[in-house]
Amino acid sequence: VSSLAERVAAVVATIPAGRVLSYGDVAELAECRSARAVGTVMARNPTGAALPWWRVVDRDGVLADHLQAEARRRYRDEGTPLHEDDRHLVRVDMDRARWSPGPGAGTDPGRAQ
DNA sequence: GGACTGACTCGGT
DNA sequence: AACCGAGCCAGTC
Repeated sequence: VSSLAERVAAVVATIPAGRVLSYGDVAELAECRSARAVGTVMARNPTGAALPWWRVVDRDGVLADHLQAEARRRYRDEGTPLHEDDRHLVRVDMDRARWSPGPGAGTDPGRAQ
């Protein structure tokens, strides 16, 4: 049915507030073997849809520099678990915030895994 | 059609 | 720990 961009958009749209997925996770869910291709889609966002881009981070829970200021605001609003020891870098606590779809998903960020 | 690019990841130095 | 090289693949030129 669709281009990679649409599949990616569909996946990203399902990520609950306060949770995140890595590019690789999204790639897997969107049936694409390249996390990079996902990054390209997020960067250009060809669908024009208003996606919660800040809920897609790299495997370390970090976003590109030019997005950090905005992302930090969003994370604070959503209560996304962050590593607070980092002062100059916005880094999501992947152990707590990483989301996986399916049964049992959608638990509160406060809960481990 | 071919070459280059990038909001990635992983394994090796 | 920082750096590097190789896969990755959809777009763009």
